[in-house]
Amino acid sequence: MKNIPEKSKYHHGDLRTTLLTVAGEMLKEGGIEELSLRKLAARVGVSRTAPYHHFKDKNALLCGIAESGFRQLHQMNKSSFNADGPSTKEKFSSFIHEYVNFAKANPDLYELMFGRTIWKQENSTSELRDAAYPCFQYQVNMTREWQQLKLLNHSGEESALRASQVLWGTVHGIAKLLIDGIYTDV
Amino acid sequence: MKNIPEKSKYHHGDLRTTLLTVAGEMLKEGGIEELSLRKLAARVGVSRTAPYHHFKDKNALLCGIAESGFRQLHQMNKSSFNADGPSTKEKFSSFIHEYVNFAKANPDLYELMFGRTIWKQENSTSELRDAAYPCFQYQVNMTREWQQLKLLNHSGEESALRASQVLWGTVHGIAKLLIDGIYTDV
DNA sequence: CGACTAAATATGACAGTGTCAAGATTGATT
DNA sequence: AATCAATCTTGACACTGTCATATTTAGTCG
Repeated sequence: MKNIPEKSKYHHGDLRTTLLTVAGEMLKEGGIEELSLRKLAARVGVSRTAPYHHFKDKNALLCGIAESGFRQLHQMNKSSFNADGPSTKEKFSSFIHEYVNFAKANPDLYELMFGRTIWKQENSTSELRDAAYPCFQYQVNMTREWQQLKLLNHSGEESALRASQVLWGTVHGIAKLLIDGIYTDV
Repeated sequence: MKNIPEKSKYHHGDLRTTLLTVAGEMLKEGGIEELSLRKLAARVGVSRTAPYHHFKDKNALLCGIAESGFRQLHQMNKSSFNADGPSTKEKFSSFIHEYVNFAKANPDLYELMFGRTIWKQENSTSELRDAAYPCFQYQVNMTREWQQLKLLNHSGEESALRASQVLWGTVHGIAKLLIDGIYTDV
């Protein structure tokens, strides 16, 4: 019966996931610059340094958030691609729409997931990579199928990886331009 | 004879441009998180709050840096598009290469120029917009020509703006994936 | 030339941040 | 029951952006 967390206990019990959840909320509310470890700790009701026993860094926390984002995106792609009803063409179209909608619905999360902060240098956690790379790979696999079904302009010598890079680049670029509010004003 | 700036003067004389230049250098060296107003001021040899008489904010400084980035990019596009030697097709190809190379050569500047930091909400300065929008518009114009010359898949009812968005999205997306080091490892 | 004003710079201060070191509390294991 | 490691807290430090206030200088006008 550990479901009901009794209040006022020294050991929080499930601090790590709570931190991730609340941090995700704060990210959604005020963007990444509104997300500080101290505010997060205060909001969770714990001292400023308590998070350091669950995340080495602020960077590690950010990686954790992005990690769950990638799992979410991966899951979305899988269930969309494996749906029974719609045709392959419809599924291709819905992949694009769902992807852009995901970015539009969680702009700061998306920015975090694909931004420089986390990926540059040696910042990325191995756990993050373990969540992200399969997600990337899955998109390559989907692209391969779409290629084989002649749904994409397949000039023959293009590898699935290459085509996926271009396809993903397009969707990613459009999503980002949308998110950053550059599209609307031009 | 104001070319030789004499040392040890209270008034720097050209602090604003110096700040922009040095900030650009720091951005190139250590990325955006290494760029603080205090370090910048120290490096220029001026007090911490001196920059505040030339830039309202740190945000305004960042906008200023991005501003010159856009002018640079715009200039690059113009001279490439108006070149006399190469064919239109070659110029189209070189536009893409130059764009991606620009991003690869100045990753942090590129991130700043197109990132959320500057564009979201009301963060963007009007001067930034005055530098950026013509740059965007020029890409739309280039795309229009490429469309008319049947260089792009022109299905007829697509507007130049629309095509430009997709084209730019692709290039932007690929550039960003490259910059963030996601391409290489997949 | 001298006085005055406005621009440019400096100093001090404050709240906020990430993070480390050292101590306090608890749950689990033996 | 005793011990130990995990977990949490408090204190401290350097660093950040930014404001209020004082100081210095450049330019202007008489």
